[in-house]
Amino acid sequence: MENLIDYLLTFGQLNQQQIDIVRQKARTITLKKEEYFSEAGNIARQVAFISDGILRVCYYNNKGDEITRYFIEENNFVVDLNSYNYNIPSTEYIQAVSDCELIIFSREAMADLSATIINWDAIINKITSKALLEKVNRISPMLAEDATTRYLHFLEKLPHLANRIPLSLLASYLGITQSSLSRIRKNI
Amino acid sequence: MENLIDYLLTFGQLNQQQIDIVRQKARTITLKKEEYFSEAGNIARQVAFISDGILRVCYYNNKGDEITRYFIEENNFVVDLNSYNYNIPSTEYIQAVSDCELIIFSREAMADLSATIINWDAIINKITSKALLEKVNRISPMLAEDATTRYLHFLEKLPHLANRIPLSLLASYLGITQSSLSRIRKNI
DNA sequence: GGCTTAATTTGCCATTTGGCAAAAAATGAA
DNA sequence: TTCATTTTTTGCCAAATGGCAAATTAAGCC
Repeated sequence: MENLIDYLLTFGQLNQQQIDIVRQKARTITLKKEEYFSEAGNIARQVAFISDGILRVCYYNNKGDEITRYFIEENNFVVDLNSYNYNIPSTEYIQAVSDCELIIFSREAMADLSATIINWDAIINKITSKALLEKVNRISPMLAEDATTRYLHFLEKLPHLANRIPLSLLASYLGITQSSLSRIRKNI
Repeated sequence: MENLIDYLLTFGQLNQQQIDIVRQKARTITLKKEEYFSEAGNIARQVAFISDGILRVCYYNNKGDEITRYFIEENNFVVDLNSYNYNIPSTEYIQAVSDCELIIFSREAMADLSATIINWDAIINKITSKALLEKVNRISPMLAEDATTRYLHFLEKLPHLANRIPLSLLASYLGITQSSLSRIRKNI
């Protein structure tokens, strides 16, 4: 919980009373590895802060392959924004890659916080656009890179992730097959 | 200008007085094809609404290749958000793909609008997160697709763009070489 | 229209990546 | 420890894409 507060404070000010309100509205849950935080077909109605563990966002393409869009690690918010923002059924899954501990805010909790904490929307908006920008900035260059470069850049940018996620998921995140990734590793 | 107002109104309410303020703060410019709206090294200090034309965001990789990150067409906002939000020098270029007409808001104008229009921040935040989400949603699946699929999906999602941008730019957007794209076209 | 320049297509071959299945290694449970 | 299961590596070959340069086509200009 302290990590969450610290995180929020880097995006804007909150006094002690406001921090207490945030604490009140939060609910903590745990996910076992491979459990889902949200699933395709449902409408997302909660936001989570990851206090421990790694999640991944994934979906299935028309060939039935499971494709990992990205990983989200501790000390970040996770939410199916397409679904949450626009109240539409989700098309993707958010799954625990490792055992996770999450701090949950329901849509109602978020609305209450927005109504009672003057700064709340501003903070959340900063967090949202920062997170989205990071995703764009991370994914976008990968298109122009070959598989080896993608992997090396991944290692560079998220070194702590590499040895915490199975090769198969990493491969699908990098947009290559798992055997290709295995070969790439060997050649390094 | 009417397009801009209409666009804004789809994200929130503005009364006539507020609309007039927006009009006052706006400044219209034109860009000739291949002119830059913003350049690497500079700090972005303005936001633009494209009333006509197409822009692209691009950068140069370490091999000197010019890489198109994405295209932005009329009736969308364009801004170098990495630079504008965090006041850091940009690493990319925003260039007119065709002759363009832009409605410009300086950082100061945006601040004034934020201070005088109660709804302004909410509207801008909705626009921002929608635009960023669209980028993520558009780029992210491409990683898992082969070149032909990428091209077909591009045609599907942005059919009006295909014949307005040169093949070389489109190829770099798709992350393939221009000759590959040419061959792909032939095979369809 | 004719000319110059830029954009696109094509051929040829090298390199990269995929697909599939078997082997090897790692993991976990009894 | 042993066995079963999962994950990763490897071999083999096919398919996709890249690199480069020449040929063709299109576009722009006088």
